[in-house]
Formats: sequence, C-alpha cells, structure tokens
Amino acid sequence: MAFWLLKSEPEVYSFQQLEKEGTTPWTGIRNHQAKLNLLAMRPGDLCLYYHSREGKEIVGTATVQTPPYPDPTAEAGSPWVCVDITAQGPLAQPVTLQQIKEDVVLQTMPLVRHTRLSVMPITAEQFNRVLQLGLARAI
DNA sequence: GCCAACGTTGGC
DNA sequence: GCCAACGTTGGC
Repeated sequence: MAFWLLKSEPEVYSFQQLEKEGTTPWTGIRNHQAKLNLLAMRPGDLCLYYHSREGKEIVGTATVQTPPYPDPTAEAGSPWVCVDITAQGPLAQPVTLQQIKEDVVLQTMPLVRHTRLSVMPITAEQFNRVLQLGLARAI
C-alpha cells in the first residue's frame, strides 16, 4: 500500500465538500509529474488532504477507490488520468504548513520544496506522523 | 497584493 | 532547439 498527499484549494473543492459527496473523481490534473503519481495509485492507498492558499493545512484523509483511468474532463486521446477518491475522515486538529516545516519527519515531504506539485508520494512514517499530530486537540 | 518558482507557448 | 514572454500556482 502506498501513501499520497493531495492538494486542493478549499475555495475550489474542499475536504468538507468531499465528505458531503463521499466519493469524487480526482480530475483536472494537468502536470506530468502529478500524472505519474496518479498512475502509480492503487485502490486502498491512503491520502492526506491538504488545503492550499486558504488554510495551508492538512485537514483529513481519503482513500483511493479505483485504479487510474482516463480523465473524462480531458480531451479524448490526451494522456491525462484520474482516480476516484473517498473521504475517510477529518483530522481532529489540522496539521499546518508551519508544523510541517518544523517537523523533522514531515519537512522532507515534496510539499515543502515543490510547492506547485499537487499529487505527491509520501512515506508511511510521514502519513502516521500527520495522524499522530492530528489527534491532538486544540484548547 | 506581491513575488518566486516553474510550466507552456511561440518567434526565430 | 533556444529562449523570452507569459500564465499559473501558492506562500507570504
């Protein structure tokens, strides 16, 4: 099983929206590196859901439902793909970009250096570290 | 709102 | 095939 981080601008498509819909096709990826990452996804893989710009924090987790398939929002014959993802659950406490930058385990995620990559692989250790930080409740 | 990073486009 | 111009993303 593999672990991923997905980025979305909450004003475009938020984690709350994903929770409401349950499952959604993760379409519209038009970057070749991100596409390669989508192609490596398999059903059952686990994803962290990051809100870029408004938020700048990891807010929840999702699971990959399908293998990669041609993105229906792309021109026929184009190389772009998508997968269906399902909301799993929100973090009790979002993990902020600042926390990520300060954490020895998390600061090596591509999110920090490759700020424009929207689908990126992470390690099991990083996934678990975010869950651990996300369990802490704010006072 | 600004700007850095970076991908894409188009002229040559 | 090079590179300047331009558009987009996303942190600050």
